[in-house]
Amino acid sequence: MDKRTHIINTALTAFYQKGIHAVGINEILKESGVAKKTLYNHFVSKDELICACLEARDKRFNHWLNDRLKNCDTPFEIASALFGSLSIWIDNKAIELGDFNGCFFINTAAEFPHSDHPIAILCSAHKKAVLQLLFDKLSQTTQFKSKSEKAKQLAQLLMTLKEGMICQARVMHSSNQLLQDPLLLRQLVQSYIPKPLQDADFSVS
Amino acid sequence: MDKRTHIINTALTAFYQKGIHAVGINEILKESGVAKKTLYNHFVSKDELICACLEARDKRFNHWLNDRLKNCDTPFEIASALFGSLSIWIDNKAIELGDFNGCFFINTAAEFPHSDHPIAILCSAHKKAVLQLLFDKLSQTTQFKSKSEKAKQLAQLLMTLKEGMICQARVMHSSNQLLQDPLLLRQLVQSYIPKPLQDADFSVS
DNA sequence: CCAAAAGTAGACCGACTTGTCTACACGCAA
DNA sequence: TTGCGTGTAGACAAGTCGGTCTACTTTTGG
Repeated sequence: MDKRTHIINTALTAFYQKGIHAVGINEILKESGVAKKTLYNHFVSKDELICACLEARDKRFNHWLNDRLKNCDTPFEIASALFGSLSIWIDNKAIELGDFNGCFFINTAAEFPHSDHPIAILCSAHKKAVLQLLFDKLSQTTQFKSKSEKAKQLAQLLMTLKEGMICQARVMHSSNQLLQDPLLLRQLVQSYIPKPLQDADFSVS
Repeated sequence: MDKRTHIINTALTAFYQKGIHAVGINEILKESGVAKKTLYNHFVSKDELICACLEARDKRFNHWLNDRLKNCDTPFEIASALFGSLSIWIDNKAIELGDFNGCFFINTAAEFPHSDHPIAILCSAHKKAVLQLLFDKLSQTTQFKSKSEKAKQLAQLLMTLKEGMICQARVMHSSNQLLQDPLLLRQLVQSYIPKPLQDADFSVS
């Protein structure tokens, strides 16, 4: 494997599991079996390595989520697939994402409070990308075609619930099973869908 | 002021604004104008100081939230007051809580991934206390009297939304204005209230 | 085939970390 | 007065941090 990629993968795993400040360069070197000079040949500093890890994680997570939502055609299906996927991740059944330890971007942002720091900017960008993904998915449904305002609002709500679910699972070690309840989910989604289309959504899903 | 309290207040502000690992003992000493021996006379280690800060923050936050919810008599009022209060906090208008920098407990938990670490346990305990506070409040309403199962579920949902709202505000620098919308909020709350009581809730709030 | 590039191993630097310890000052109570 | 508790000021220990550098080896491409 590419040395650079190997270093990123090793560093990402360590950073995600233990936190950025808790993992030193030397630990990454030992774990990856790479010389210090090699690392600093690929990355000018630890910060740059962190940024590369964030980009790699962003790519991996978005790909995973996009894949999980690819067969969803209604808002309800999207919401259901979203929370189902999160639950799978939390239960350590999403091997692509590694052992669950909360959201890497929320965790990392907590360690870099300055909002104009490159690392904080990448964390923010990831969240915006996920929100955009949800919005795009919802916009493609027949229920939300040319109702982008409503799609935007539901995407925002799903996003907030997603973040909350991940944080709760990380801190309290208990996920919100409620969001797996089809009845509640249907009611949540329903409130955003224009009246004439609600039945259509019901019959399909 | 009590030396010990003074140290805790100084440390708490620094830890909350910059993150735990980013703040050294010496910085706290300089800021508080206290000698190193004095600090180590009150706290055996940095970890113990961190724990004292978490306890102080837990007390302060719970008191603040409890105060903000004290005049709420219906589930809708509780939800409305909750998200309104969070919005005030995020907009830096809750002086008791200091400059908003996300949830101190989520941030801190991100820096201490081992779930059996005393610090992580305190973070988890805080979240459980807040959830309990919401549950108690909801249980006291006429709509949820002796419907503790439903109250539990709504408390759980509100908690998830709260965590999500705080995380989004922290990472994306944009709060979810949606949760301030009375219409949406009413629909959210409504789905948990047993049918015969819904109108009662509506007429009161 | 040979030079350039990219790798390894690890000593080393200065700055920083938590935590200990000495030396000294002040206030209070017996 | 004496002695104790609590405070200050800061040197110091022992270790870690990110990052640089030397010396040497391996890989690779023209």
